[in-house]
Amino acid sequence: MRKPNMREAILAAAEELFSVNGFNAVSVRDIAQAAGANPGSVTYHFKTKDGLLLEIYQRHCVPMNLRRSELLEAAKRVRDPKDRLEAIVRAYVVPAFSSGSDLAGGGARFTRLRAIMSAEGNEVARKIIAQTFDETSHAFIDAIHETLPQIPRTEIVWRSHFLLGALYYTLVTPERVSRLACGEADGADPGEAIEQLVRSTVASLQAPPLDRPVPAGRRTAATGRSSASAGPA
Amino acid sequence: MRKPNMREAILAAAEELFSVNGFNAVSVRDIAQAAGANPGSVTYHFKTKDGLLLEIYQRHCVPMNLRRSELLEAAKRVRDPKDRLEAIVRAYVVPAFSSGSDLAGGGARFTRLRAIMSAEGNEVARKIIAQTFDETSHAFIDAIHETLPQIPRTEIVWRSHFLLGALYYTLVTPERVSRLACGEADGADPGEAIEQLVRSTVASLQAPPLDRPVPAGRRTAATGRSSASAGPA
DNA sequence: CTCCAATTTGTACATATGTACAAATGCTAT
DNA sequence: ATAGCATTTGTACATATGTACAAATTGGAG
Repeated sequence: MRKPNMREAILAAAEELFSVNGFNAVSVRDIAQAAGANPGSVTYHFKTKDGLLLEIYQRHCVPMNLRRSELLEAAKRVRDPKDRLEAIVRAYVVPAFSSGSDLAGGGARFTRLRAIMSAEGNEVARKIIAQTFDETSHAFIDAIHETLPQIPRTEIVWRSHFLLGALYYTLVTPERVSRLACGEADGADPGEAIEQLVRSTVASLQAPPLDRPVPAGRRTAATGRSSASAGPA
Repeated sequence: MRKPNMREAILAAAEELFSVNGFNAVSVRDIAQAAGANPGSVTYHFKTKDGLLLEIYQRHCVPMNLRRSELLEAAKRVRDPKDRLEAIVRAYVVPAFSSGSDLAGGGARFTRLRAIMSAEGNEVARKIIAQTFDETSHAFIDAIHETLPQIPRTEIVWRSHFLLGALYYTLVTPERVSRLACGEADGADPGEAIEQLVRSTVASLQAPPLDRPVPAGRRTAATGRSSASAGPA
């Protein structure tokens, strides 16, 4: 046995490749080669390619959710409601950007993986996400809601959803920010991304709620004359 | 010739399939079958699978950017700066949710396609995006910046980036909102998504800028004691 | 050392995939 | 009607892919 633990090497290689290229674009042979293993070894340890992805998720989910709970509980203990809101958002965002080997935090690599899987509509990922992440999401949403009781829960859900989308997109295309900022910002710098995301999200969460129910035929100065062709279905 | 325009049918089928399953998971044969065509027909009209994707993008880009410019110019004419900001954001968001056949608006289908391509890191898409969409993005960023001169341009870039991420994520996983809201919100309803996104983004854009330059070792009440293991790389 | 279980390797196979190309077909102008 | 062209069809091929499986290898217990 050359590698002390080939199983781990395969998992790491697969996680890296999946998180960069997606599930479909990566072959079992690609993974084996990256891990310095034989294709048959992958079958031996994980039976199928789906099984490999499943194992990657299961490897992360439990410690990650434990860690998130810890961070959330700590954030909830912050006294000043304004600070508490920011602390909660930070507890949600920071672990998602943590560097590679941090298994408990989730880490940027695994977060990027989840982003791509959700875009690809991967079935294996979809199942695990729904049964493992939603409870954590609910806990965060509840905590946020407690600091902003005047905002309907539905709106908190929307804005948290937007936060996750922004987070995913930032991890998936970090070079885009640098490009649009003409080099004045680095989308790949986790520190800056975190601060921008936290600031932006806190402000978004504090926005006054919409007047509900929303009427169907709404008009604004900008879209009023053009809504016939551009209006929602 | 059974179909009046088989080329169009193939384009439509490919666009639909790509926007749901991504580029890699869809085969030329899948597309041909969905279009009621022969696989060879795809090769005949578009030479390669990449060529087909390229054509889908080119089909949309010009009319879409024209439309976006129109909407942006109209929004910029709104006098009250507060209303103008919302109008600009709306001009950016509304066309992205417009129903299927609206070629000029871009449409939800094509936006979803772009979202998946960016997640998959598709090369063909990356090239076109950089050369076609960035100019439009700059125009929107500039327009927003003019209504918020006190915010550094870099921050506007970040927050617009988050807007796009939120928009993409909402289009890619609309069922997630419904699930987390326990049925009290419908993520697939473009009307509600648009209003939530606009409200959220306007608030985010108006947030006061960060104090820059950001110091490396930052501490907050929430993450101070835990940042050792969860801090950014 | 010897045996054994766990692992790794090499190979094979059935299928899927992108693309090429010649033959067949349908449409239009004359 | 017919020639000429664009399109469609059917098929073929080289390669890539997921998975299975038998043989080889390894490392440790007796």
